[in-house]
Amino acid sequence: MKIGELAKTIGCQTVTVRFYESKGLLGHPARTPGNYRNYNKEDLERLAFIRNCRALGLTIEEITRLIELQENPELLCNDVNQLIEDHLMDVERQMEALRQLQGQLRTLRHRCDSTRTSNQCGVLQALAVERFKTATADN
Amino acid sequence: MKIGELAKTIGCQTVTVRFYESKGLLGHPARTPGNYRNYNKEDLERLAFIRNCRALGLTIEEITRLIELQENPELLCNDVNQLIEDHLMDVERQMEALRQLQGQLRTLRHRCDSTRTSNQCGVLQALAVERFKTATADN
DNA sequence: AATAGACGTTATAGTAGCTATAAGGTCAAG
DNA sequence: CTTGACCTTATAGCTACTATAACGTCTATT
Repeated sequence: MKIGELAKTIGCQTVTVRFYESKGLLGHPARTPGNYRNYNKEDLERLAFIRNCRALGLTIEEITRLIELQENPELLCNDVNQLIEDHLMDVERQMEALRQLQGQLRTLRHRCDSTRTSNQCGVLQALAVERFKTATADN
Repeated sequence: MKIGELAKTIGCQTVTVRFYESKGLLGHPARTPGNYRNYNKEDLERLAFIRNCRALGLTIEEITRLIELQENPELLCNDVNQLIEDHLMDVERQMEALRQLQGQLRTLRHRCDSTRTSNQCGVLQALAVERFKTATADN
């Protein structure tokens, strides 16, 4: 199975597959006589696993750890749960930050109307003055 | 006012100030005889504006547009409202994506326990099999 | 006057997770 | 034997910074 077929089956781009290989998420596959990457069923399963993890927002580093856990079956799977739990908390923090943004943007919206020009614009004035609590936390 | 003082007043890093200058958000300031950047009150206000926008998640490109609108007071401020509206919709889309992630991660969590090793791990098995609807939309 | 240390300067590379481009090699069909 | 679809590597770009190196300036203390 060549890289294009693999990518199409899984639903990603060929460059992405090579990118994962370069990051060590996928091993170096066998090569055809013409130096094309030649994938098998295991590679396909691994790629599916990676894409499923990515769809959940797991980082490449997190996926690397999951793969290590997978390949050392004697390890306790508590670590897997912990990773998911941590990631879920990350997601919840992000949501909270977005919720606050949403509120601030809604306040900002419609502070002016089409009858005014930008030198009287309430939005611009608010942006110039207000100290919004930052969501991109850098003190 | 030197760059360090400016940055400290606003609450960002000096490198960040130079970064904004390099992106054209801040103009090239006056220089002291010793070639240090020398900022005035207007520069400070501009930087405050930029940081307020960033705290709301506006991109540098969006901020560039807002500054253009600011500097051309004859333009209608409807455009400003539209930009905020678009950004708000972005934020809402991101929240929806995160909400779905959250649900999936919660389903995943605790599929296994500390009495099992990773070769029996329900989480890993789920990740290998399930086709999650992607939040990082690249079909 | 010399020197330490706190600040400033530029240039360059790195971060995450890809995407885009160039310049070329392989293979099957017509 | 050429066209076109696919593959190869290498390199640069994206966002919004952060980090590093190697050097210049200014103030204060010795």
